[in-house]
Amino acid sequence: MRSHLCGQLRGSHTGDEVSLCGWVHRRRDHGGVIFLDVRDYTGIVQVVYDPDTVAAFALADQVRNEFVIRINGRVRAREGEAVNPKMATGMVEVLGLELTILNRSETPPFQLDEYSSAGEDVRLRHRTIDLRRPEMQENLRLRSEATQLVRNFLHAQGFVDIETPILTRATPEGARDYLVPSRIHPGNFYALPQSPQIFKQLLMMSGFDRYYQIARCFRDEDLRADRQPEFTQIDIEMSFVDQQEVMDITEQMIRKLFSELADADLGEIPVLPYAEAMRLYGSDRPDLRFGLPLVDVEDLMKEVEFKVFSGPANDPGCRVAALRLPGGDRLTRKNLDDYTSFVSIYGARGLAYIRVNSLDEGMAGLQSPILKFLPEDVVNAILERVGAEVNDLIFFGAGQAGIVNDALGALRNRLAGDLDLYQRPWASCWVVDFPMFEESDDGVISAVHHPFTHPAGDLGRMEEDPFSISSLSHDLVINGYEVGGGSIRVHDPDIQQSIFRVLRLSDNEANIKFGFLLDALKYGAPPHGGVAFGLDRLVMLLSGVTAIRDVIAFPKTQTATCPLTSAPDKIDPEQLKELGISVSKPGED
RNA sequence: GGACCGGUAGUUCAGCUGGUUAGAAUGCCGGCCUGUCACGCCGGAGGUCGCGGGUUCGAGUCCCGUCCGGUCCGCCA
Repeated sequence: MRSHLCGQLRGSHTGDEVSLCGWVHRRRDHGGVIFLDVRDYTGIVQVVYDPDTVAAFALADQVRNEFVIRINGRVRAREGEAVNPKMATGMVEVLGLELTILNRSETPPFQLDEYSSAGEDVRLRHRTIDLRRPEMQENLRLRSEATQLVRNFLHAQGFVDIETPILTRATPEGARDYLVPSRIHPGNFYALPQSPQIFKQLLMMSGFDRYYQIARCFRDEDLRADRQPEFTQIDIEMSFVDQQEVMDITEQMIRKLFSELADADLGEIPVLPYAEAMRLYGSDRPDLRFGLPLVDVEDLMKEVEFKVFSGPANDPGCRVAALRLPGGDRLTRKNLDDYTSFVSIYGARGLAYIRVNSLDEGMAGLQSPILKFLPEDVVNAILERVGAEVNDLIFFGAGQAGIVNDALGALRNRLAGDLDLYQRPWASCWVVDFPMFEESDDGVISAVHHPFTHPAGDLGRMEEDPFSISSLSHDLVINGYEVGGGSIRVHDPDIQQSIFRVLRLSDNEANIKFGFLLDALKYGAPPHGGVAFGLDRLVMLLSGVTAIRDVIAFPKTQTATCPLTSAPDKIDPEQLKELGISVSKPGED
């Protein structure tokens, strides 16, 4: 029987007979004495084997790293130099009296100590071993704390945890679906849910009033550092509420999460209209840990000779904006070249700038390749508007509004990271008043959030001028990460059908795809709304890591494979035959 | 679909302008060592330079293709 955990032993245990189990973290063989650092999930303790205990000493000699052992021994205090202040258990050690090798281990493929690192592919291939590392243990245990806190909070607030189907039907809009073939209905497919969205709305219509679920969601899209094909969402829906109530109650939950698990006070979370976020930060998920707002200058550029600026300045679909970087004169030519190629990723043609060497010498105090194209009064007006000071660097973006926003918005984040401009460790905001619809380059209209979002504005004009309509939607942003999003939903079947018409979904198509929802709306649907938070991203922020894979036990690689299990893999033809599926390899028709 | 970075010993990496037998650290194996704690000392083993093709007298190094990992753009209602 195990009597104690390795990391728990303290001076107060001195003299106790203990039995510990764990992994050999390290072995130091001094010939006449052998030290074993033994590790379990609570920490590491040093066990000493002396040649006097002949049998145990002989076994300690055979033991290697990651062997699983049981040790029986006596806790004794360490004296003077022998104390190790770097270890939590460093005041004591265990004099090993017996040793049992519970299991041997081959030499691990990588070292588990904090001084070495392994590539992510190696770590994922040997995930079992990787997860033994204290850092990964902490991340996953923190994740467990987070879900527990969320469950307790929501349960106390009267929310009901209800499971919704994993095998469901494909949705026409949104992300690509993961599909599951049906054996009983050959040629037909289930889809894995991109979110429990429609089901939670149906549950509101069923009168559950408050629902939540910690729900797995699936999207067959390309991956990123903060995106996995399957991810977990804290899914919440409430009846008879307005947008403010949804935001208030979930904000409480998120603030509790951060205060209790990251000792972080998010404070009152400010609300930022979408248009404001785009204007000031070029992004609908602005990182507010630092300033660097964008400043519109198109009105100053309308008349200038320089077509790069005057062109966009006179085009309503374009934007000309400045970004003042205080102390930016320390950037080198190479830095500026790097930033120029950085913004080109987002489609920007170039990155103009003015360096402010002095404010007393007029144009002579400035340094810029574009100065010769701009009249002095325009330059002065720009300097005044952005609040220029000596040693500043002022960047400019001009062109299509989307490109300028993407480019300067990304540059803003990049500068803050490169130059460590963060003024506070945490900054969050709600972004609200998103547009209801957007139009892609090929003229297809789609819902910015999803088609069940309640529109706002002059709804009578929605079908003739959909882009004048905003929505009752809300995203929660923390440190530049979109950690949640939701809305008040449509509960009026007429409005819902009107939205489908804007989306060019015929009544017939709408009925085939969402008939069950439209039907339910007919029989007394309460006003309702909700939100869904990305659990993985929240835990990522709480634990301070930058890769979502580090808070998921068995994640996928960027090509959506699992190096541990080698999924996805080919399927036995017999199995496919049963499903009525024939697969021909590409190029083998 | 696209851009960029990387792939060399179990692991993390170096390897210059193409030129002897491809190195370091760590890990591993053996020996020594009774107070270390990333123990130390001595010795040893360990390589399909991701894969395929090409250029060349000669390729880890250059070129083309391809696979894998990562970051990003597109995409992600």
